[in-house]
Amino acid sequence: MQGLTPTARVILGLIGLGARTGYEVKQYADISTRFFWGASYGQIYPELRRLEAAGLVAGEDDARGGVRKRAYRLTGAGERVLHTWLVADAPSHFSLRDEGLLRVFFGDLLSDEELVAAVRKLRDEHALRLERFRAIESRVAEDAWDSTVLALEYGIAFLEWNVRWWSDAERRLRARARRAQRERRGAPDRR
Amino acid sequence: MQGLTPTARVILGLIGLGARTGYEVKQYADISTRFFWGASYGQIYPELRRLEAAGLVAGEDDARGGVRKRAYRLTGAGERVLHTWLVADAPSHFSLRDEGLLRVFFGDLLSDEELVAAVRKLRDEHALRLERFRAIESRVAEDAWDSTVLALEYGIAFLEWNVRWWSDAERRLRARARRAQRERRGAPDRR
DNA sequence: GGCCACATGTAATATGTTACATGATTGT
DNA sequence: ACAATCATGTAACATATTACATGTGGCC
Repeated sequence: MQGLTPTARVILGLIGLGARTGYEVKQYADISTRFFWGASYGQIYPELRRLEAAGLVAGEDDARGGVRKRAYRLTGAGERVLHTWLVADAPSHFSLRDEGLLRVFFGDLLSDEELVAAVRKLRDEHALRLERFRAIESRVAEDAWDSTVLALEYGIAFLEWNVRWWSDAERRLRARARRAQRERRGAPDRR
Repeated sequence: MQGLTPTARVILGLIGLGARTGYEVKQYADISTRFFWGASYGQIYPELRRLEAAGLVAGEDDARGGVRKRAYRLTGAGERVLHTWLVADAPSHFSLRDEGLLRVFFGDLLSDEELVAAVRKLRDEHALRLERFRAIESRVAEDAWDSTVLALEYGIAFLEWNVRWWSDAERRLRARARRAQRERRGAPDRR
């Protein structure tokens, strides 16, 4: 086996931060890394088995009563691999997929009004994501401060910035549309 | 066949904007949508065939000399499907994958210095992406203005914002580390 | 002649989501 | 009794990347 995938590293990291079961990994991820690196059960459970086979985590059956449960912890090797990745200077994977932005990109195929509507929708969707984020933030203790909170702050700041930028873009587009309309009606543009 | 995938729509849209061959679709995508919706040859060529089978694009063999070439254009149905998507109000797919941010999120597993280094790396990587973007921007005519330019402006503004935010985060982290050091050395924190 | 850009395509692989199956425990 | 939550897992499917194979045409 060569390098781990980023998703494997998320799982490793979350166990490092205290998640014990696959279920907990998923829960932690959903309220924390989800925004910038999500993971589904279909990845988590098989990946935990792979990490165990590779000796990076140690799993232990931890049945209480009739509940089947498997608790994992990092091994020494797992900690080393995790730390090596955290300080590595290899280029980081970065990708964005934004369907709303795609719509705006193709805005030349739309009327002025339709384009403005697409921009407003983009802003509204970011505003909705922001609300959900703030709900998570409100559950964080006020004086708590660690890196996970820094990442949360980034998410919130990012969404706020987006709401502002697209609000501004909408304003600019409206002004443009008005100007174009005046030019069509009245005196042609002279420069 | 039910709905198209966003990637199919990118291809449809790029043909709508004037790309004719699979090769051109890839080229256009690489200098425009790549930042928020990339596509590889492995998707483009098979997808073009599917779109043609669905009657959304019409392909025509356009061999000049010995060069095998297939030129596509939107059909009426293709234009309608594209327009319907552009104005649809279904929720838009949005996802971000940022490995650098992931590293920072796990920063509690690092020393102060290592965390600061991770943050600086994140900023530097955004700065590098920004440079590449500005190179694309410089090739755009000054007075050109359309939606694709708006999307480019968004990309640049986004990266600039990131560089600023992470510069500021680094500053805050350094201040925190100094404060913590003072407290360890001198009078203990009292509250 | 050699290199690069143009051009099309596929196979293997990797990655990721969704939906489903299964069952215990806890709270109302 | 019922719903929600805890808990594990897989199969089918969807999506995407990488690497390779193949060949032309233009330029130096």
